[in-house]
Amino acid sequence: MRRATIKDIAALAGVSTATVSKALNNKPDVSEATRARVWEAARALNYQPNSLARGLVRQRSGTVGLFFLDRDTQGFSHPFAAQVISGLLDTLTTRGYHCLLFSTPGNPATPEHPVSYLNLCRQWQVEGAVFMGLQLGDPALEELAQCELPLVSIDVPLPAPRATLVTIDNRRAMEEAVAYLAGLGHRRLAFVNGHMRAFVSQERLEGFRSGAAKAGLPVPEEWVVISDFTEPGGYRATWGLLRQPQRPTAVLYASDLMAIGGYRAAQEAGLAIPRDLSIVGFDDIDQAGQLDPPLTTIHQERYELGRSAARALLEALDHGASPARIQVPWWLERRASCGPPAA
Amino acid sequence: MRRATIKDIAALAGVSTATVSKALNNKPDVSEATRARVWEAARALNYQPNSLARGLVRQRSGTVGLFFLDRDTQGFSHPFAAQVISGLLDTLTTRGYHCLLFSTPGNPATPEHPVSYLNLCRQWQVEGAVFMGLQLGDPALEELAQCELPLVSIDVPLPAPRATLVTIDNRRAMEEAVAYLAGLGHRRLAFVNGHMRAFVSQERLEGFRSGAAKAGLPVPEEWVVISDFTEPGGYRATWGLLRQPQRPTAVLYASDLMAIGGYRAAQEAGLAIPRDLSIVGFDDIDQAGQLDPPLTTIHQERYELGRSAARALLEALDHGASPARIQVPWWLERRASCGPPAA
DNA sequence: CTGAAAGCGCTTACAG
DNA sequence: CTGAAAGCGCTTACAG
Repeated sequence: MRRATIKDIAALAGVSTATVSKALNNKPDVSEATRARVWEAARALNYQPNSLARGLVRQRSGTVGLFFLDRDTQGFSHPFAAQVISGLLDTLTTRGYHCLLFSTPGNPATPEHPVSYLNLCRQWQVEGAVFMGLQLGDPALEELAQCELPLVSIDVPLPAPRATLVTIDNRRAMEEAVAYLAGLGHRRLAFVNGHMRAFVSQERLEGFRSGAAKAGLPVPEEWVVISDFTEPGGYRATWGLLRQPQRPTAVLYASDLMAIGGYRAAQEAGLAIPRDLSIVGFDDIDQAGQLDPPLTTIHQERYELGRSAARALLEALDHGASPARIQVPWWLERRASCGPPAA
Repeated sequence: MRRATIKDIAALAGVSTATVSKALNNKPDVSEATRARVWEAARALNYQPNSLARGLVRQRSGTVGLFFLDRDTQGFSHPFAAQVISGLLDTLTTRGYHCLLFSTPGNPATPEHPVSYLNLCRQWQVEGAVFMGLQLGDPALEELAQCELPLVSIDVPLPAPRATLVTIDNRRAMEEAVAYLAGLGHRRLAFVNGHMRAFVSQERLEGFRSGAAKAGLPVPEEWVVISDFTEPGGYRATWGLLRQPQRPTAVLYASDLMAIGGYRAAQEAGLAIPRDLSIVGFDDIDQAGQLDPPLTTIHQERYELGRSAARALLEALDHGASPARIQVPWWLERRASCGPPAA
């Protein structure tokens, strides 16, 4: 059976399509009797408005774009993308927005029309967009600079005029982790950072340095190493640290995955955690608490990250603007991977 | 600046909008010279087609709906929803489809128009839909029965006429796990199942029973317990098993999370794994290999699950039909949580 | 309070 | 090969 349209309703209710539209949208200038007849007809025909047509004429699609980049067959690169999406969806759909989940890698780009984030936004008339997993070097960042849409991005600042950055205070988080280790008596701290295409790596490095400075700890350059957020990367970086003549007594990692690599390296080197080496991670992924010993790490509120992003977008949609940066709660989750340094 | 439309292109290129449309869509009946002029004008105006308008007139939206149900602040209930989404997106966008990610809980439902999965599909004119996390008791299942759209669902059979079930062979997977334990010498096996709103729980139970039968093992009713897929659930269920006068020497779980709960219970009971108790999980989540000892479990190909779902949907979209059930690869990942029973 | 008319941006027979 | 016209399903001034 053909899908019912307002024409069908109009015929059944004996009114014009204009009146149907007004009645269905609960506009004031319709008599109660008419409104009731129209609703009844709509119900009888199992009518569902066509969002495409509505979006076209209203010049408002009622959608926002979700760009979850940096995916692969392992899913999203962010270890907690699922919770972020959950927070986004819950908040956005409560307000009647729907989400187009975009994927860029495999798009059917023609040479004439290379598919870009911005073009996807324009083609689908989204009213705003959320980015996650963007990297600093991404050429799309330039393009985004001239985007008039409200944009929200997680963990990466966007150069766009109407962009909000949602993230935690990476600097203070690292400072607190350093202070915690210093408080345990450590004087020889190393830091295994993520790659530098991630904005958060910059902030975490700053936090590590300023935390060390506040604690009066020296930071030899060979104890600050750049890795890539992955387990193998953390493993290799840790080996590099443990091979050095003067070994650190504690290592901080910019991701839990790298910390897990650190566990593996420590084990192979015959070092016990935390007796011979204290370890601090970052993220508090599900595995963190299951490790042996359970990993001390910076806990991020993933669901809240999504909710905050959605709220920032809604605020920009409603009032034309939202803060340039929003910070989400975090804390140092103290588990058993840290202890005083060996004497 | 206002967004360019085909009208603008027509004016710039000196042709009609009909010709613009044909040229841009690479229809044959346009002269090369005209086509070139039109494309050039489109480029100059930075034209992007309006997908809403196109979908409206073509009566094909170019979108599919993604229903990832059973979410909460922990993200998706499925431990590998992220990879499934990845597989879906990669495959669908390669073919030019875009994905609307629907969330049902928070929808702005009016009493007159309760939002249903089907209504969302109709409102947005999606050409097909993928379901994940649906439960057997969901009232929406009835509604879906009369859905003419191509539907694909992961791990739950849909009563719809054009539905494809994508899942693994849960029955054989459990049989193999049982055979493996029997081969190690176990005679006393227990099974901690997920809740019965999950279709896979039925199949896994069947597999456990038939596997035990094939190995000639008795299955006392008190060693088959229904739980809920969660860690606390597995913990409680395991306690129930360990309290019994006659203890099983091995426990199979319908999820890794429950197996992790089993580890905890075993540890508290002073039982060593696998010396005193062998354990097999299901899913092979990221944590499984990190546990102490690493968990033997049924590995599911998550990304492939998404890709298969997408391919099934595309097939139905292209040819009007796809198989009723598609099975995705799995294997028993043997790690260190199983060994011969204590003598 | 109601409806005729125009129009959102596009595509598609159809006539020339 | 090109374009005038109709129409996808809806909303919105505007006139009555």
